[in-house]
Amino acid sequence: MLGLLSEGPASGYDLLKLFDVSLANVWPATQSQLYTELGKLADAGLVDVAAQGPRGRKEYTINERGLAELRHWITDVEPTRVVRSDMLLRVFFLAQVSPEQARSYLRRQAELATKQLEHIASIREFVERGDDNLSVYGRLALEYGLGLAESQRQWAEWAEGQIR
Amino acid sequence: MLGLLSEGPASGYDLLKLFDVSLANVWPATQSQLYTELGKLADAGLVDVAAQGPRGRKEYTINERGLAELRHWITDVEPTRVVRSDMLLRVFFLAQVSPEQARSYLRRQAELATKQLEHIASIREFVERGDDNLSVYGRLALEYGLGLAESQRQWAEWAEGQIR
DNA sequence: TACATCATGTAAGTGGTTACATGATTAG
DNA sequence: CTAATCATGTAACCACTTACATGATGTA
Repeated sequence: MLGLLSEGPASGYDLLKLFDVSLANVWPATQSQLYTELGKLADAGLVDVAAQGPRGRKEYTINERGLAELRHWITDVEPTRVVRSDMLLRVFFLAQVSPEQARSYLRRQAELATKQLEHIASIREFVERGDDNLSVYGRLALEYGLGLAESQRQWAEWAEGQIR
Repeated sequence: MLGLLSEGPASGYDLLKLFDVSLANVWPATQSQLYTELGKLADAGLVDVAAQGPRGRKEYTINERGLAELRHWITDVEPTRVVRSDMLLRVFFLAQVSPEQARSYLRRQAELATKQLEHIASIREFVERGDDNLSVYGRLALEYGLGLAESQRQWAEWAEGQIR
C-alpha cells in the first residue's frame, strides 16, 4: 500500500484495481485485507486521508513517515530467503501416488507454466507503454516472471521423464 | 507432516529434524507449528500415536484416512498459482530509493542467488546417496531449486544493468 | 555431576482469507 | 428506472510466528 501510494494519491478502490494488475502477481491479497491495511496505516500515521469524495470515498496520501518506512523496508529489510511452494512440496511425496499420476502431475505443472507465460505476455501489453515508475520497474519484475515460468516449464518436462 | 509420516513412524522431534533438512527449503515452519499440527492431525484421526517412549516421546504413524487425505491433496488439490515474493515486491518500488541503492539491492539479490546455489550444493551431498522416496523425489525438487537460483542470478545481474 | 540432547507443549499476537453486509452514483 | 460500477467496511476463522516453559535421559 505504501509503495502504491508513493506514486500518488488514491482511494482504497483505486489501489485495489491497480493492485490486481500489478502487485497481485507477486503478492496476492484480498479486498478485505487492503482496506484493513489502509486503516491500520492511517492509524499508525504513515498515510493521511487527504480528501473525501462521493460515496464515502477517501483519498489517501502517503506522508513523510510513510515514505521513510517504505524506503527503510526496501533498503534495510532483507527479503525472506525461502519462497514457499506447495507445488514443490507435493513433489517430495509423489511416491505416494502411481507413476502415471506422478507423471500427470508434472505434465500439468509444465502446462501451467506455459499458461503462465501467456498470462505474462498479456500483462506485458498492459505495462508496455508506460513511463511511470510502476510500469518501468514492473517490467523488470515481469522479466523475472518470464524466466521463472520458462525455467519451471523446462524442469517439469525433464522431471516427468525421470519418473520410471 | 502426513507426507513425512508416509515414509514411516516418527516422533515430533524426528519429524522436526527431518523437516529442517528437506521440506523447510520449500515450506518453512517452526517447531511450534509442527507440534501443534501433529496434535490436530491426531485429533482429526489422520494419524495415530502408535507408541510412547522415554521423555514423553510419542511415536506417530499415518493411518488409512491420513494416506487417503495425503493422496487427495497431491492429485486433486491444485497448487496455488502465485508464489509470494517480497524480493520481487520491492522491485516495483525501487524508484523510491537512489539509483545506487537500487543497483545495490539487485546486486545483493544476485549474490544471494549465488549463495543459494552453494547451499543447494551442500544439501545435494546430503541427499545424493539415498534410495528412500524422500531422497529420490527430493532430488527432483533440488534440481528445480538449482534452476530457479540460476535464473534469479542471471535476472538480477541483467536488471542491475537496466538501472540508469 | 554437568552438559548436550531429547522431547513436548502453550499463550499471545499478527497476517491473511472467507463471507457477509451495505449503500451511493452514474450511464444507458 | 435499472443495472453496472463505485465504494467501504466488519466478524469469524485459520495459519503462522515469537516467546516462553518445562523436564527427562544419556554420555563424558
